[in-house]
Amino acid sequence: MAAVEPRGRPSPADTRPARGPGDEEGLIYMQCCGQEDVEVRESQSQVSAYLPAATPLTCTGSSNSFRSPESVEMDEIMAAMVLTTLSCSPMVHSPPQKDLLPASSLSGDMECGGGELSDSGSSGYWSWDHGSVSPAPSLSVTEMDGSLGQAPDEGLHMEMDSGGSEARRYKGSGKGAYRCLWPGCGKVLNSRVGMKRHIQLHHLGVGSEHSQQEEDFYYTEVSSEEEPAPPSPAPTMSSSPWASCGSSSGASTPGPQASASAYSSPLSQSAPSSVWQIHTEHLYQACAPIQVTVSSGSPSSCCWTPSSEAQHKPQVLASRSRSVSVGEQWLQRNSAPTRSHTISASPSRNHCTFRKGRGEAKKCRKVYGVERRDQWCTACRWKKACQRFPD
DNA sequence: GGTGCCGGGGA
DNA sequence: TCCCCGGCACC
Repeated sequence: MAAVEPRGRPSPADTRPARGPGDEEGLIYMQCCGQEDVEVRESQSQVSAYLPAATPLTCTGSSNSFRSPESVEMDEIMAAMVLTTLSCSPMVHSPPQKDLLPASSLSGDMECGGGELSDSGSSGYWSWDHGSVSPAPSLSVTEMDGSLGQAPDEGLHMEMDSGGSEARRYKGSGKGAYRCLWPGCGKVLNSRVGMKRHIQLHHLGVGSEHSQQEEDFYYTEVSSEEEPAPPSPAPTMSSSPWASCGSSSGASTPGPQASASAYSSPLSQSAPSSVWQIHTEHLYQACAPIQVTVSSGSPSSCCWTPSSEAQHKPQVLASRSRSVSVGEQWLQRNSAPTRSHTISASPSRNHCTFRKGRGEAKKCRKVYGVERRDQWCTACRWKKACQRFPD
């Protein structure tokens, strides 16, 4: 890994020079894994045939021809990490990615790859989100699999030697089971094209041109007799910004099976709405904004992607406790189901300095009057934005 | 003028 | 960190 030079995103013309010294990766992989798969040994000649012209990733991909599916998966992941390390800015941080990887598969080598599977260095948010999205919802994949014929951009692979080698790599087996190696995905499709498309769409991103080359390395061929695909970790919530909100250990560990219930964010799972209600009243006390999303009906037009640190705030705040006034308890009972949405519209001091228009909602001052100021919510008492009766 | 609340500051 | 308040925008 260390031999890989930091570089920009590999373009089709860029991948080839990455070989040479970078070939150590492939060699290392071959050495570290002593297992040899008898079935694939015959493909050694094929591998060596295209190795000289292959990209580093092709090398890693070729390594899977020598090994058991388990190690193949590991190497594929590591190869993906290497690739993305090449193509990623150091601005994007690895911890979440490290957790995204299967905990049992990688131990020591994980960090050397920087743990980066992000799509591009252009945007840290995108990269972060991308990693979170990685266990993408797979509902559309299967149908996509069936509907896909030939990938329209298949020719792109052919212009490189890796593309041709890839064709050889998968030519031998007609079983057509391909497993997505994207950390936490494990999607199995019986169509290589479908798998490629799955990776493109769900992991690499549709519009990213580099995905045309990289997609090959995020899936592996599995025999139909092999173990079924590992359960797809809950992908649904990951599209939510909250997916990254938990600590690095909790945010990216594979969740339960995708289901409708999985749509709740980690926060909503961990914190009951009443707790939310409580600490919502103290959101103004948090120096960092929690999140600003454009909720329907809200005049707020500011979209701000919170930093991961800021996203920790709610849970931190949730741990705080104070006595709940009667009015607050009433509010909890009456508006708890909907408050979880209004929470995210809490004003952001840093980025959204506009002053909200005066809503029609009654505030504590009007509800209780000045003479009952002690029944105001804390925010109103402190002349902050009312949290009890948000607009 | 009343109200809501941002921003700043004191304890 | 909690709490208060000046000041401003909105109605």
